[in-house]
Amino acid sequence: MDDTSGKRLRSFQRALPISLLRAREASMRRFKKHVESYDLTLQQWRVIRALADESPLGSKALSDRCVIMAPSLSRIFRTLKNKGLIHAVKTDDRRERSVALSDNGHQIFKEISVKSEAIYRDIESRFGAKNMAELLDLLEQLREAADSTSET
Amino acid sequence: MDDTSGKRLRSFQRALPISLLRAREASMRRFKKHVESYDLTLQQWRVIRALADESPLGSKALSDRCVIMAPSLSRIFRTLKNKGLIHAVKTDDRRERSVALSDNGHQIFKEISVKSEAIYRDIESRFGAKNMAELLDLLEQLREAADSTSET
DNA sequence: TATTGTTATACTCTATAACTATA
DNA sequence: TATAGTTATAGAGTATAACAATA
Repeated sequence: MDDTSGKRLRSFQRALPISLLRAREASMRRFKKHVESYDLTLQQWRVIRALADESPLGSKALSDRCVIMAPSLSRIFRTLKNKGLIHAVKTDDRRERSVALSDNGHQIFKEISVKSEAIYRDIESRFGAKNMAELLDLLEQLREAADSTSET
Repeated sequence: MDDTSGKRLRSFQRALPISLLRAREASMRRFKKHVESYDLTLQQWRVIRALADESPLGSKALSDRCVIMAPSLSRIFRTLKNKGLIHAVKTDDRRERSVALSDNGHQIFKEISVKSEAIYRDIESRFGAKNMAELLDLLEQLREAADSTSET
């Protein structure tokens, strides 16, 4: 990008929300293509990742972790069940309708993860491992700071 | 957030795309409510901000800066024109249909900016000014790193 | 021929409200 | 009464392709 317009441009480009959006957009581009080549949306993939990390999980936990609204999750559950990637799991609280990864779900998670990790490491190698660790720390702190203000 | 599940949880929560998404979601919450109270969507607001920074701009420049697809921009132009916030501007290249902020557009930009800046400073005061500057730098570097890989 | 932008289309996501079932 | 989740619905965004006008 050229920077001929100088300061005026900078004030917009350095705004926090747009910076987060553009960084995300740039870093997601390759992940997105990769995941979509498996006929999964990014949101579906986030749900699969979260479940690979911890299963079973209910709608509410997944909604928080994946930043997906409950109605969207209902649809995603239906889709992933139809694909045989997740299945219902009974829990003590019978209001909850928790789900867990199926064997097929675990398999596709592993399959997609291979290239996904490679893409990540490629970005990290250009960005710098130290920078990456620092960025992830700052993002977590930012989230806490922003959450604490919105509670008032 | 509790961290009882430890390492397994961490691997998902520390993933770059989800970290960017959650940080953005948390830091945007209050901006969003504020902007929407003026009957503007966040995308419309991004266009207004970009035009307040530099006018006139064509569809392509705005698409890059605001991370909005061209067809969405066409619709946003129509909406903002109907609201009297932007107007068409003729340029040398007659393919371009550049737009600029109207007087009303400048006024609403200033009006919204007051509280928007206050929200920003509130978040910054909790997050730390040094952290904020560091984060913005890292986000820019990340974007460059990710862009350079996707060009291959 | 390539580029800028609009329109058409199909799909997905957001966000709210109304509802069911369970606690 | 409160909570977990589904369904319905309206609006907005994503993404691609087809198109018009201009370079």
